[in-house]
Amino acid sequence: MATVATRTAPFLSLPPVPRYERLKRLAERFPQLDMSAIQTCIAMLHLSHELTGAYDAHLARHGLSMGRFVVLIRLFSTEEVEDGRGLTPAELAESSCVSRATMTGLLDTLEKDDLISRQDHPEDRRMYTVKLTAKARKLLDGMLPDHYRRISALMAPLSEAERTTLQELMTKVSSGIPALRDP
Amino acid sequence: MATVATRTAPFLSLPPVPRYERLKRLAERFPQLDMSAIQTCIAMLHLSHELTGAYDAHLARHGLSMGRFVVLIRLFSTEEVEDGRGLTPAELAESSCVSRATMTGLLDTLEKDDLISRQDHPEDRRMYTVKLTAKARKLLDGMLPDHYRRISALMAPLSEAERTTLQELMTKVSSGIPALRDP
DNA sequence: CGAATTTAGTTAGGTCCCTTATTGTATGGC
DNA sequence: GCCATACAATAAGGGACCTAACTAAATTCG
Repeated sequence: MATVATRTAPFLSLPPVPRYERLKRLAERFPQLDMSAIQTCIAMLHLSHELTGAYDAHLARHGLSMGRFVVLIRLFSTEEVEDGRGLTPAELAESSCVSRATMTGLLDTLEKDDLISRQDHPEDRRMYTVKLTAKARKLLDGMLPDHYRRISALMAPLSEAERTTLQELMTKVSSGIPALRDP
Repeated sequence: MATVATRTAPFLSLPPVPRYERLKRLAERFPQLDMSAIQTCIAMLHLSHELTGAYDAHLARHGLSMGRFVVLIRLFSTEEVEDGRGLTPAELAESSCVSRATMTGLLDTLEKDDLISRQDHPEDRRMYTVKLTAKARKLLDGMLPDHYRRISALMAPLSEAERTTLQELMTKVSSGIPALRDP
């Protein structure tokens, strides 16, 4: 019962035991294990991995990473609404969900690639203002139609109602995250 | 209409324009933009970021990262079902969704921490077999009850029916990923 | 057999992001 | 006015993961 069978065949060339079987065995040993919770959690982590991988691969074809793209699109959509408005590194870090130190690095390479410029802040010499360059506007103008088509295609399998449901369910999961994280 | 108002107040201390407003403006300019698709996609990326962050923070308290934990749990659940069965680096890489090169690095540090051992493969001298050490079994035995409670708590806001729905919706999103990734 | 191909694991080098100091500037109480 | 405090950005160092190039062993096939 503990082993599958006496093995005469090559040691490691047996077909792997399916994940479901292994999980069930663990559930017998650990009564705290909630099988549907684990399965849903693994599915989320898996999708998250696939999604960010696909996103990165797509952006890489334009010389961008997720972090770089978020910075550019944030600046782009801000100047679209408030003409001439730039943002500080701290504002960009917050809206990009990265640390300020990481934002410094992102801005360094974006500036090196002539996609953003740093300009003195008129009122506080600790800060500066970040603005898009003409090159960056051109890059975004060129790539965004295709980009938006791709996001639309990604979500095409879901109806409007399903998108709403998905967002609601994700909000519920989000509310459980502190229970996973906190000491 | 292009600017919000004539600005006399400090340049950057205005409240930021909400994301929804900025998105609407972009949608006017780019007809390909599907607002509900973007919003759902951003929500997924955001949840993914929160979830992996929380997971990492939790595992870090046991000296583990996501990659290290997945390797250990895979070995643990395999030897639970097939006593004495080890896995090759290639099998571990595949089931952990990392490259073989990354697996080499993970195994190096796990071995240094005396959590796994590398043993000669009986039949193929290119490979070796990875096994848990007693120390690793003790670590997992100690941490898994709490770990499973945390996953259970994470998913507690969702009923069984909601978990099933969430998995179905995620499967649909997953089917759209090639459309995002492919050239 | 023995050369060519395939496969397993590793090494080298790079990207992205993190945390933890450090430096320079602003601010508020004495 | 001046000092302690707070805050913005940066530098230094580290972890996780990737791809591409390499080494060694096994397999295929003329």
